[in-house]
Amino acid sequence: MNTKTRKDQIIKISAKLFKEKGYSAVTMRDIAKALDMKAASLYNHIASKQDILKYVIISIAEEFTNAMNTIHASSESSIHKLHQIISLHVNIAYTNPYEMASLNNHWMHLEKDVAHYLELRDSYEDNFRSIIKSGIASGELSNANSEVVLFSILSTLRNLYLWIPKKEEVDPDELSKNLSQTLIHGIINK
Amino acid sequence: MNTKTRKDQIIKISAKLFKEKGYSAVTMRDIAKALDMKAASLYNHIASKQDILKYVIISIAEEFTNAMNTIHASSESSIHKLHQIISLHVNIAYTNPYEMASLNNHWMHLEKDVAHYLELRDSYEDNFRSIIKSGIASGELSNANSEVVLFSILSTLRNLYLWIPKKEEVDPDELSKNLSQTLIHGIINK
DNA sequence: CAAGTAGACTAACGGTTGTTAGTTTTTGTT
DNA sequence: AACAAAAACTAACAACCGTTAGTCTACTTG
Repeated sequence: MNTKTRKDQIIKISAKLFKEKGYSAVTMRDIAKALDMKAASLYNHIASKQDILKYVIISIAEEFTNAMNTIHASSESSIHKLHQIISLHVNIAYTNPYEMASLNNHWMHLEKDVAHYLELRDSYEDNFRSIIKSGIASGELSNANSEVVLFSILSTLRNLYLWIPKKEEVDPDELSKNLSQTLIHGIINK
Repeated sequence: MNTKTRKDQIIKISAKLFKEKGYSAVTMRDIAKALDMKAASLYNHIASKQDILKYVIISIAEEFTNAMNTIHASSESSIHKLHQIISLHVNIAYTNPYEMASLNNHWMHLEKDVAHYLELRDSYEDNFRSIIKSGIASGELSNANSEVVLFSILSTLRNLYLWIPKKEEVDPDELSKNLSQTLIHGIINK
């Protein structure tokens, strides 16, 4: 019971295959073969292929949204909240690089659950935008275009899953520090 | 003789569909239907589905690599080169948002041509990395982790295709300026 | 106007897809 | 050892896939 259930194994290996080939290109027979079983046997553990994708995506989306709610509600400075958001993304990307690919790129195949996903994503982005705007209003952040700031930070953080598996020697805390330095203070020498 | 050939139309509409659903989820019948024709007729203009993807991806990949070669070879400052790279991405993302999706996310389905794609991408990234390292060595850029700097700028620029179609009111030059400000000077108020 | 051709069509192919039905094997509990 | 439940299996389905073959039609060109 402690070790992974078969259902967990199916979800984990599916996320990996989805990242490599995309959701539609992965067949139930591909998933089964990766677990040394037959495709029909998968249905003793999951309801459908879409059901697998739902498990891969929604749990992580909820994790992001919940963490962002906590960060947004705190009374820390905007800069400190940005540091927390960066650490959040780094840590999730370290532990779930394959799932991040589906979260970013395969959510449109959720069909029935795509509305739920979009709610979670919009809520996340609204809180993020609110933190940036508060920082600008309070004078912590420079008076830049808040949408451009939101977009550029979010783009970087959402792509970490592509980069982290290639640089395993770096530890999460150091990466978070480097990212905070680059994203918040810029790259120019002053 | 019209400006756009039928082949161009097929490639353009395919890129749009690939962005919306992913390469594998788009069928030849989908592409044909979007052009109000039958799937078999597509083969009067293209050799295969993979052939369409090749046209979508390789032309843009070569455009990026060629432009980067020119920028890298110039004798401008590193900061100026970064501005040029940002403008390059903004302009291509404005004119080819759908193709950018395949370039970023569907290249693994190129099969026979994936090696060519990876050569182009590696060449592009090597030149980009070289520009950043030169800027650090010359003191133009702060002494940050060059891989983190490369990754964060590139992530932002590669994701522009997702963001630009939603904000059509902004013009490319202003977006380039805002992005340069955010990416190079950071967001903190000094 | 004749003829060639580019580009559309219908029909169909062999293979693959997600999924179901029915059956056998393995596992855990008494 | 007996037995129920969990989880594997084989076989097959209807639908869909990329692609080919063969045909028809409309336009260009001599």
